Amino acid sequence: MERLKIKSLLENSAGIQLGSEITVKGWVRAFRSNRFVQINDGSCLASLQAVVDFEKFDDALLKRITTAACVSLSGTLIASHGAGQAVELQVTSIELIGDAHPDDIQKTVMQPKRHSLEFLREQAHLRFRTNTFGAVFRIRHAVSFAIHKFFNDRGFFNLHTPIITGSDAEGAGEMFHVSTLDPKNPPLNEDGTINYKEDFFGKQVNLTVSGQLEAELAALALGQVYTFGPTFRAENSNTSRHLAEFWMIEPEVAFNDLQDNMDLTEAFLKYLCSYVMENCKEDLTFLSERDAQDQQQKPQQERAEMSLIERMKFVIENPFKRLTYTEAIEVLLNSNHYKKKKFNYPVEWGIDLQSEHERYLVEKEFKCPVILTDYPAKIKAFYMRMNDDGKTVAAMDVLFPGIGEIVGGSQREERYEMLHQKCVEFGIDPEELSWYMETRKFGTAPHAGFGLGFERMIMFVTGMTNIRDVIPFPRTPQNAAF
RNA sequence: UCCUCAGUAGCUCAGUUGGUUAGAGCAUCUGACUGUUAAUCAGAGGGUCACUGGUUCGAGUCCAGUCUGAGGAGCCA
Repeated sequence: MERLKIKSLLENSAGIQLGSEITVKGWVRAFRSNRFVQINDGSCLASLQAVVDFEKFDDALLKRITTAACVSLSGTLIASHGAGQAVELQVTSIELIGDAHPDDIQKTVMQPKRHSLEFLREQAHLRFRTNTFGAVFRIRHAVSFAIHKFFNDRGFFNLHTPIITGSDAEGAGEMFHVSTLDPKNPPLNEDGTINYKEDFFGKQVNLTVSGQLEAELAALALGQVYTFGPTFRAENSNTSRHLAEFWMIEPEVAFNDLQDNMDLTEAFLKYLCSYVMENCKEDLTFLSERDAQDQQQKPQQERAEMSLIERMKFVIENPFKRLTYTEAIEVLLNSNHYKKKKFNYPVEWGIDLQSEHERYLVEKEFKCPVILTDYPAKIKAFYMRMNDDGKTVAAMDVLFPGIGEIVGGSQREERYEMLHQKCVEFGIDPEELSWYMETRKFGTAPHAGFGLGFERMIMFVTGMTNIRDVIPFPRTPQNAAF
């Protein structure tokens, strides 16, 4: 008998008639009354109810139908006698594919009860079996697919930028070194430093912190490209928003200025939310209810005003608030919050905005996604385009409620002399970046791009509040288990 | 890396001013029941109270250090 996916049975998308003989394979979620097997195959959130006439099966076999066991069930698809589901499987044959012993189950997250996310994280290899993580990772896939679809539909080319990189001048954080040298006995130079000329690549190399510079080169030939790959930061960050290994999307578009860049970002983020709303209804509804229950546990002041689904609708339906850094500083200085001295950090033009300032703007002042632009040149990266005022650069940060910075981008400095000058000012050797600088000599063009933290986006569309719960195998300081 | 809080059964937690044998719910096991929906009912087993040291007649409880986790901060996506 052909195996059918539970999703297709419950949605009736395969056109299976009641009375048909079918087979399903999956994992047991619950076995109630020695009669009802709740079986889930991961194709969707919901499980199929399979009804076993226990008098017709061997007791020893029924004993092995335990939570988490893997079974193949064959029988007749019938209209359900019970109230909780439309159809159920009247079982005529049971094959036990993989046992799960109760003694072992007891120690894992698969025991049939609620668990804390912290406990589930300790068994990241098993948490896929839970409703919450099943929903999160199905949605993660959907967003990943939607990203490729969005760009493909607009004529972008997906670019695979290197994971091992020789450039150490990007200034995007601490890097992981990659080497095949013996750490106990490396070849040394005369001055005692390590001689990387004998290393695999003949020079010191690292894991990439960004594919942007490489993407710029491609954009100045292919027109519009995007990267979607792993990114590594060796920062000792212990927060719910940082990973040492994460995935980033970096579009780069020739002839775009900062306004175009903002328009693209806003359309992109709205598209991703819409895609999840339309294609992940069941999982999203489950997570929204889960989020609502979590909110009720919190003190009233800390509760989100909107549900997960409402928050996504809000992002889709409302324009993002756009203002310059300079305007944002004025808003902060004029706020009652500032006048009552509730900020812990000072507010003045030239400072880098603190989390508390960003949160105030997004969550208190505007209550919607905010795009801040035109930051002081000193606090942003060397490659961002200098504005005519000589003080600010064409940078933009997109801030989301509850998440903080979800996108960082800019119009790039396309003028060779200006870029060279910025390199010097930032203490970067232009020679090191000659491969990057050269594009500005051969038909340079205005261009712009941004980076979206994939996991931060997944946090927003799933309502999960710790980034370690939206990536299958999180890598954080002191943790690379699994 | 810094600040705050926490660590008691497989899990989530309670445990009074330091005082006899450390409790509950869920989970597991045994039995009963059988159209259940986190099934229900009865019973049972299950503990190095994170670790190390200290104070005390006596420490889950007080003190110090260490480890682990969470929340916040910095860095950023």
